Amino acid sequence: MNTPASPVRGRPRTFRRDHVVQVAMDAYWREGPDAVSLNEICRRAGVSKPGLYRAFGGEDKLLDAALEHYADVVLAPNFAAIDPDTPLRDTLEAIVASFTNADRAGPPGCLLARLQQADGLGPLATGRVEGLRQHARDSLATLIELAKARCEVAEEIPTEVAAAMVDIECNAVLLRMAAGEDPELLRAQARLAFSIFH
Amino acid sequence: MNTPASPVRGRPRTFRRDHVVQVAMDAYWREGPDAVSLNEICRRAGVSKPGLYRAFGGEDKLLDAALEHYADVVLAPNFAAIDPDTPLRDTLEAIVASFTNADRAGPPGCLLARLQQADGLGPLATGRVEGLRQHARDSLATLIELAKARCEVAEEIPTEVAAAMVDIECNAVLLRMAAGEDPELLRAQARLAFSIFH
DNA sequence: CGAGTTGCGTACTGAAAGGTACGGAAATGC
DNA sequence: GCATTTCCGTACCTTTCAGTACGCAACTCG
Repeated sequence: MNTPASPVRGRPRTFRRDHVVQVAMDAYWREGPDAVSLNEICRRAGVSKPGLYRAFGGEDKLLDAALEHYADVVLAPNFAAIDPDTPLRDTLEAIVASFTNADRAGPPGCLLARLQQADGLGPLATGRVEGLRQHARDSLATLIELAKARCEVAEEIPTEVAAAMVDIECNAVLLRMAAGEDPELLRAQARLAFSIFH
Repeated sequence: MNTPASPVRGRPRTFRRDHVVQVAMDAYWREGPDAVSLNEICRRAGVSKPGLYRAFGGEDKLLDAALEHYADVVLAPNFAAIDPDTPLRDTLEAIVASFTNADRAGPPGCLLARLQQADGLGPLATGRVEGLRQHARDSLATLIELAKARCEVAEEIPTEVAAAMVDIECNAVLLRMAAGEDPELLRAQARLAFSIFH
């Protein structure tokens, strides 16, 4: 995907696209998309604004690229770390523990959770948020189905309701973490909410 | 507090402060404080900007006044409608039903919930948000203590953890309602979360 | 009718937002 | 060296933001 044909002619490129993506992801993650301007991202990345526009094409595209990168380097490993065979409550406990761990890599909270709350995002970012959100709920639904088969979740609870509940609870924890709320209380509160399982 | 000495001298006042407060409350409630500018509020209220500045003194003061009004006309009646003697689950069910009712007065969601998510608010608004938030948690804690006495809540659950859980769940529902999520699913999900009681 | 008092809105300010026109810089090919 | 190709950043645009200077309008008092 990189250096599509190694164009040896012309001035060599010095614009480091991936570096800008990382800076943008960190900024949006840490402060939210409404609180960070393109000018500010240019300043932090040490890049000129036309350069950024040439590489991405606008605010929506940049945010979309940042979110894509976030999905690759943060979300995917998190999902991959889930073992479908461990008890659901332990899995949820581990997830919340990771969310509320102060030594976790990156800023507290979650870029995706922030973007779900923001409005006026632009079509690309909106679409990607919707996709990732749906993917998360589907994954949770699968997990819950498996837990149902192990009798850890009552049969009469609709899977998608349980998935929505876990999703909403996790998002709330992440938003509160980003807002600086007490991690201990958040963890205890989540444990209580998830005590409906098993 | 109004018309402190009825100053009959000079040009009579035409600036309707309470009208502006109502317009501002509605705008902040509906779209969030980051999405509404002072210019926009002036436009909607049919008021000049210097007039607004004379009446309030700045963005922070206006938001604070809007939030105070919200606490008076929305939050207080909601709290007053709670009967401490009805079972906790029924109370929570009724609260969530009200939150997710499409025919409810005012925009969906909650101004206070929005402000808790926003950042860069200004000292006055921040202080009032903190106070209202604390008041909500205290009220919930009282409710839960009463429910404990009626054996509807397990003794080993710390009251403040349960209060935080209910508070966070309610806020999440309100935020999702503001975001346009399916009320039916939100209601079912909340009912599931609150099934830990009794 | 002035003179005094009070309230009001037009028209401005500087800063910052997203976005772009345009000419110079740095390489290859001849 | 010179043309060609490619990329880069200074300097600008328009719009909108929060906030204000200043003069006019509308009333009471004498």
